[in-house]
Amino acid sequence: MFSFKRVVYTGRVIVPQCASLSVNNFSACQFLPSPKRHSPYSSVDSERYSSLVKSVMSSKVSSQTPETLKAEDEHIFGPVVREQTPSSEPKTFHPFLQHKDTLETGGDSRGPPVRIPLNRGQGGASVPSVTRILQQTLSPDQIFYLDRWKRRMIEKLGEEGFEQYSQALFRQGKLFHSAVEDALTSGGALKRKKEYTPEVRGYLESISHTLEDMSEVKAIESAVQHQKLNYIGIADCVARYRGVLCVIDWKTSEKPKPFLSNTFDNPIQVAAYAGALNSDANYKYQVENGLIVVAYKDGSPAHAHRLKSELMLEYWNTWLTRLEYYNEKR
DNA sequence: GGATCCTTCTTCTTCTTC
Repeated sequence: MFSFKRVVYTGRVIVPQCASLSVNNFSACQFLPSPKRHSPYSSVDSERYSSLVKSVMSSKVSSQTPETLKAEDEHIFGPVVREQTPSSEPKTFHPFLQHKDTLETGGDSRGPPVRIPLNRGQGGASVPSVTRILQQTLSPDQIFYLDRWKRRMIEKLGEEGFEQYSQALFRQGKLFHSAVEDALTSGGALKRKKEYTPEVRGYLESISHTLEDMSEVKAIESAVQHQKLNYIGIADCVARYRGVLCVIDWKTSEKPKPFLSNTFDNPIQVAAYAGALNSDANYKYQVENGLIVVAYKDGSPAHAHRLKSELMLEYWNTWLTRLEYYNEKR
C-alpha cells in the first residue's frame, strides 16, 4: 500500500511540469508505483515542499474550500464588501410558545387527523414560505458546497442526466410522503409490502419501527401560518412520538444521517413550523418538540432525531435570524 | 386551462497508520 510518507518520498511536486498538471492528473500520478530504491527524487528536500504536498493532497479533486476561495478572491480583487450575514442571535424576540394555557396536552381529542389546506387567499403570494426563506438565506458555505456538488454531478451525469436524477429524488420523496400519509390516516398500520410501489417499499420498511412509536396523529400535511412574523408552511405531521407531542418531518436520504448535524437546515424548518403552529388559531394546542425521521431506500432502520424543547428554542432563534435576514434582503 | 405556490432533494474532506 502507499503510505503518506511514500507519497512524499515519490514527491511528484518537485517536477516542474507537474505544476502545470491539473489536480486530477496530479492525483492520478501519485498512485504510480513508487520505486523503493534509487529514486530520482530521493535527494528532494521534502520538508521544504511538505506544505505544498499537503495542500495538493488535501483533496482528491480540488483543494478549494470556501476559505481558500475567499482568500484567493481577496488577494485578486481586494477585500469584499459583504452583505450582512445572519448573526447567531435575532435582533427582536418573538415567543416560540403563545398561550400557555393550551400548552402541551393538546386536549383529549382523538378524532381523525386534520388536514388544513394552504389558503393563500388573503395574504396572497406575498407571504413567503419556510422553504423559500431557508433556500434564500443559505450561508455562503452552504452555497459553495451545494454548487460544487451540482457541478460534480453534472460532470458525471451530464446536464440531462442530472435533471433526471434530481427529478427522481423528488419523485421518491413525494411518493414516500403520500405513502406515510396513507399509513397514518389508516391508524398507523402499514399495508402489505406488495401494495406499495417498489420505489417506496424500502423507505416504508425503514420507518416501520418509528411508526410503532407514534400515536394520536393530530395533523397531516397541514398548513401553518404565523400572522405576526408573516410566513407560511406545510407541516408534514403532528403526532405523539413515544408519548411526546411533536411536529414531525419525514425525509428520504441517499446517505446515512445518523446525527442531527447531518440534517443541515431540517431542524430549523421543524422549529419554524412549530412556532407558526403555536401562533395559529387553527390549532388549539401548542407543540414544544420536534422529530426528524430520515428514511433509507434499502430499508435499513430510519434515524429518528428528537428535538426536545430546549433545542427547539435554539433552532427557533436561528430561524428568527434567517427570517430577519430574508426580510432585510428583500 | 394556465400559472404559481409548497414541497419533494442536494452540502459537511481531513488525516497519514496498519
